[in-house]
Formats: sequence, structure tokens, C-alpha cells
Amino acid sequence: MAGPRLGLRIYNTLSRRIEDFEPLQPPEVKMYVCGPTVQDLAHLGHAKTYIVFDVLYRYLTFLGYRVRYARNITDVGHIREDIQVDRIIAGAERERLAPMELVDKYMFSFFSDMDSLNIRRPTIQPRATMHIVDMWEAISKLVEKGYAYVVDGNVYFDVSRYEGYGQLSGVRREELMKHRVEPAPGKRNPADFALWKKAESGYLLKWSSPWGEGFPGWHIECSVMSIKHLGEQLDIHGGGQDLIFPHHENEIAQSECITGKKPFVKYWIHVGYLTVNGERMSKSLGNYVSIKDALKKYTANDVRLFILSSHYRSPLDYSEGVMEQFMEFRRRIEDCYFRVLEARGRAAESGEAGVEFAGQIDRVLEEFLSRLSDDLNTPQASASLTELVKIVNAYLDSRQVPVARDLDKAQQAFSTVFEILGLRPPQVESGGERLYLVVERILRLREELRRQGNFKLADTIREALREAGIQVEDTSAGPRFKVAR
RNA sequence: GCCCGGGUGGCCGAGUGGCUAGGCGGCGGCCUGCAGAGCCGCUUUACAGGGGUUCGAAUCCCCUCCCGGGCUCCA
Repeated sequence: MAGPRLGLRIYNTLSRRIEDFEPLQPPEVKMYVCGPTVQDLAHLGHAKTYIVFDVLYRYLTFLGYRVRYARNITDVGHIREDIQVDRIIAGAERERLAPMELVDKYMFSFFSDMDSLNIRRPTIQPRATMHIVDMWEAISKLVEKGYAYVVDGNVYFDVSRYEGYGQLSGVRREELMKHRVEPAPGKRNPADFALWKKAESGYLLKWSSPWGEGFPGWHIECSVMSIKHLGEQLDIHGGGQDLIFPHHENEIAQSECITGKKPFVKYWIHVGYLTVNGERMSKSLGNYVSIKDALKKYTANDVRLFILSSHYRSPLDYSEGVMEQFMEFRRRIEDCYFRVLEARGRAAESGEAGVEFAGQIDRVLEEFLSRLSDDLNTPQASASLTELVKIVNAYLDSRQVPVARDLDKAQQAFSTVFEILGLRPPQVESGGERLYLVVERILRLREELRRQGNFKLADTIREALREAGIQVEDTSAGPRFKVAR
């Protein structure tokens, strides 16, 4: 029997086509993903991007690659164009904190959000402010090589010196020159972008440099940190679609001019937006839901199943109604998993295992993996998860005494799928031992009533428990209950 | 203005030339004292509109309409 076709194929923004994934130095994979500017709470739009890359990280690891994954923290240098102020400073003023206090607050908030969503920690999370010297060394190199020029304490990248400019985004240099809005004075070319900006005397976030006091431009940090921590050429570089231009376009220009090596990145991967009523979820539109707020209503598994229900490159529309659909879907998956755990306790250790069953499980797993290998098709992969649930439920329905080997097979399949999709295996309610004992005793008495034919009172008890958040189900193997979350 | 994506059944959302996506909801069946869960079936001869290519098109080409995004604020 041929094994599953596991060769990953992935869409590359640079070539605009799906390509076979072949890392530069297998089995190592170097992956860099642009992290957030830690100026405010992260929202579900951020969650979408980082969950997608988390699944990619998990899947590459599953395939046997040794993945070095860097995701940065931007804590300086990201200018808000409207007011020409660093986003960190703007946030600090808003919250009446010192800039680095704001950074601390939201960086740790971000970390905790990522953990809550069961997003695996990258192997390194470098911060821009810890690389200021590295940045000006890189900028100096660009100036020396003639790719950048200094104007009154500012350093700009000279786009005209880099031929490939526009290859990633499709933006044409001539267009950029035409449609500029008020180019900064001293720029040779409107399309040139800042590597280092001069800071006025009272400016809060500034460092000394060969060009005087100032701060780095937004794009240089990612070039510098990725090269420093992963190397001069990367296998994967990703982020949200919004970063294609100018951020990633500029990164390519900077990095290739710094190192002299091409290509800077072999595979560029970009994630589609999370939308609300068709419009992009964003802070400025005010249509965003913070990860913390979302997790007050939904579990991490709900959020992940929702986000993975559409293809990563497509936009996905958020609404509470849709989230409720996914809560229902999640419950069904988790209930099936619980059924397996419960059945394991009363399973026959020996006995004829379901030959057909094992084959079905293998087939559905193989299908699951090959769908992920097809440009990370998580919607199809979650359809495979549904299929797994159906097979397992049907098996449990058909057997009075399930066989241990079959259940182990099923549980293993769930483990594999959960691990790759980053779903937390549902936990049996912990710390509720006393509640559990009380409910068990009530149900034992209720069983007695049912045996006596006193269904009216039995139903009343069931209803009372339901109102208390305890759902009772009468099954052929006896009553079961679960505590509502 | 320039450049990208899209418009799929009640809702969400896969699918790039023929082969059941899937979920949620609704209806019916089996099971059950009832309910719930589960399984099965139906809802599903769906693919913005018009033309074309083809034995065959949601899928390729042309035109039109509508929506979203990028064009140095955003994952």
C-alpha cells in the first residue's frame, strides 16, 4: 500500500503559484513571521494570521522538519502616517504610560493571548529595541554599498538602486512616483523609504547612531532580526496580506542588498483578512473583537475551528451567529472524543477488533494529511475530522462492548488531528469531584424512579439539573451527564 | 486613476474542465418511556448576469453588474 502523499505544496506570493515545498537545507526549515506592533490589545484578525502559521509550524514539525521559527515583536519604529508619530509613543500617550511600559503591557498581553489560543511558542521572539545596534550596522552597510543615502540625519533606501523592486507586490516604481502624497523633503525619489529617522530633541524613543539621534524605520527590523537569528536566506517568510506592500517588498530590497544573496526568501506566504460584514477587521474601523473578549464567550477550540474553516488565503467573515455554529460543531467533536474515553473504561481488552474500522481510520487520517499537504487546505482537513467523528460514533453505536484496540486506534487518530490543528483535547471537568459525586447519587436515585415507571418525577429531576447546567442523557449504557461550560 | 482578490444552496464555506466537500440550521426515519445524543436520508440538478470555447464549465475566454483589499497606518 502506498503511503500518504505527504509532500507539501504551498502557494508562493512571489511566483503566484502553488509550488512543491523544498527547504534550502532539509531537514531544517527557517521560518520568519511578522509579529505585532505591541501598542494595543491583539484582536481576532491577529489570531487568524498566527493560528495559520501555527498550523503550518505544527504540520512541518509533524512531517519531520526541524523548524526554527522566529516571530518578532515590534516595539519601535512603526510610524502612524496620519500624525507622523511612532505607534508606541501614540499608544503611550493614550494610556499615560512610558513607551516601554506600554510595550511591556501589550507584549505580555499578546503572549498570553497566544498561549490561550494554544498557539505554540516560536523558537525565538526577537524585539526590535534589542537590535538597534544591529540595525544601524546594517544601515551603515547599505550606505557604504551605495544603496542608501543620508539626508540631514535621516537615512533613506534608494529604490532606484535595486532592480527587483516590486517583484513581490506587483507595484510598479513609476506608479509610486506618480501617486505620492507629499514626499518627505530630501528624498531623491518619492518611492524611497526610511531606514533611520532623525529624532527631535524631546522625542521619547531615540538612540544614538552614526547619523545622530534617531530611531529605525519599520522595515529594517525584520530584515535585521531574520538575518541575525535565522540566516541570510530563509525558507518561509509570512504575515498578513497587508504586509505585502510596502513592508515585505522593502524587506526584500534591504536584505538582498545587505547580504548580496538572492533570494532572501524562498516562499512568501500571506494570510487573508478576517472581515466583519465584508470589511476588514481593524482598530481604525472599530469593528474588532479582542482575543481576550472572544475567549470570554468562546473556547480556543471554537476560535481555531472557525478560523481554519476557510482557506488561509481567503478572507473570512466574522459574526457571533457564525461563531455559535462553530461552538456546536466543536461540541460534536469533543463529545465524540469523550465517548471514546468513556468507552475505553468498559472496553474488552481482547476480542475481534474491527478490521474494517481500523482501515477506515487509516484512510481518513491519510486523507486528512494529504489535504493539509495541498496548500494547507484546512477546510477540507476539518471535513476529514468530521468524517473521523462519524466513523467513530457509528462504531460506538454498533458495539455493546467495544474493543480496546479499536478505541486506542481512534484516540490516536484524534490525537494526531488535534495536535496538528492545535485543538486542545477536551478535559474532563477537574476540581469538581464533589459535584460529580452528588450528581451521580441523584442520577442513581433517578434510575430507581425510572425503573419504577415514575417518569414524571424522573423528567422533573432531569429538567432541574438542566437548569443548573447539568445535561443528562439516558443511554443504553446508563445515564451520562456533562457540566455545561 | 493604477494594481489585486472575490461574488457558490436558508447561513458559513471548500472546490480551477466530467467524479458526494464539510459544518450549522430545517424536515423525516432508526433508536428511545420521553427528551437529548448518535447514525441514515432529504433540504442540495447551488454556483452574480449575459455571451463564447468544449462531447462536457461553478471551474477556461469576453462583456456587464456588485463587493472587498492594496497603492508607504494595520496580522
